Amino acid sequence: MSRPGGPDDTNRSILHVDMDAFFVSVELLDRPELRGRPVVVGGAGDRGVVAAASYEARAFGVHSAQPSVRARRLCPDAVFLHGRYDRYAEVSARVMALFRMFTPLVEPISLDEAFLDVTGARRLHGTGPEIGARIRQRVLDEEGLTCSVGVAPSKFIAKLASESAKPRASPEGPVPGDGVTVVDPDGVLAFLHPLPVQALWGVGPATLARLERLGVSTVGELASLSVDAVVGAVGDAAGRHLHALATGIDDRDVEPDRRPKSVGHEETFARDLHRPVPLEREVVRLADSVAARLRQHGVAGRTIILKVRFGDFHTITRSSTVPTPVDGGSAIARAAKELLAAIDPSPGVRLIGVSVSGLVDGATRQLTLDDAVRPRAWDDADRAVDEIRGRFGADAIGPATLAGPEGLHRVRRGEQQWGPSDVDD
DNA sequence: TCTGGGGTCCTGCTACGA
DNA sequence: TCTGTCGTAGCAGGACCC
Repeated sequence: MSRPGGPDDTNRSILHVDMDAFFVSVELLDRPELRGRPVVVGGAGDRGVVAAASYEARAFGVHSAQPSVRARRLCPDAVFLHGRYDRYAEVSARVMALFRMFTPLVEPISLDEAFLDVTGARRLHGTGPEIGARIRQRVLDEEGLTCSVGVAPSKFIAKLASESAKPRASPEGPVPGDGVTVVDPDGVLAFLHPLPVQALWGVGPATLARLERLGVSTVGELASLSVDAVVGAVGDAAGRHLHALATGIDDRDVEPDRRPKSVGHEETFARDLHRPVPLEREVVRLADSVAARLRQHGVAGRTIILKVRFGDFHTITRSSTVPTPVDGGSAIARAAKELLAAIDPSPGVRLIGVSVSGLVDGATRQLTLDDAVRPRAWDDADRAVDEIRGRFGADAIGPATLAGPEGLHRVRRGEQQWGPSDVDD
């Protein structure tokens, strides 16, 4: 039996809403004098990358994930701004709340995009395209921001549709897009098959190279192959998935309640570190920050993962699984430091990361033998730390090993989101 | 071109117990 | 008792996404 909005409902109406140049657009709200100029948000240091570029900057070839050094070379007149993750998160939360006025089935993908299943909302709010247009107007009226909307029977096609609705950069300035692109169920294959195969979600450089060896360059060519041929080229799971997408099949539901499966922090240093002691301090700092976020989410995890990237970009991960889930900075740091002790940093470490996976609900965390001996002492301390930070700020308190003459400095989410700051503003 | 940070998912391998 | 097989967990790395 088909339920409205379920994956077997061929008449589903899925929206993909994508904010246009989101980080840059938020900055322009706060600094309108920069409108019309090439603006880049991201890490400004030698090892930073571009997080977002205005359409004026894109006309020079600047794009996200590009090294900032190259972006600066391509567009020397661009205004470079440090990202302000907290500010973007604040605006994003209001935009997502606006989406939820149309349907409770909102699945945020990142700060600047989301899937909405409006199948059940059509009677109340109008057709999918009408809802898309109303959302665009309200985001503009209430937040002063533009967004692009794709409307289709599946998530994947809606995503591609919103992409085709976006503004384009040109040397003469931004060229407005359609704003809303609609792909009807009977128009899916005609829309999909002429697209380059890289348009498929899951086709990156490695998979593209394998598909090209099969003589495949468009989605239609991929669809004409047998499933077995695609599986033979790219592996079982990816092969089946890509072949289904290429034939227009995407049954995935919009999932409003996705929970994190891992929580981590990583940091690239302005200069490589070669000695264990400063690396240990960094590990403690990252572990403290990860622990605070775990508690914020109300989760704890069993697997602690240490990631080390050397100067030559060779990257290794080492992990260990503890008997019971942890959410305390000291327990995570202890495990991560043990993993670090087995690694020789002398060639030079460029990046270090700590993450925790195997997450369970924090409330269901089991008692450990340690807890029995020292009843919840660390838990109490962690909760107290959270409370103090909540009242006096993130740097008010932290692990003793991090206290230096300049005081505490804890890594906060977004503080170094796009690379180390080794240059001044 | 000289490559951030936060994630997810998949694959291949090994170890281990039934 | 020994050996082979199977399922599962853990681990490491790769690919991909925004």
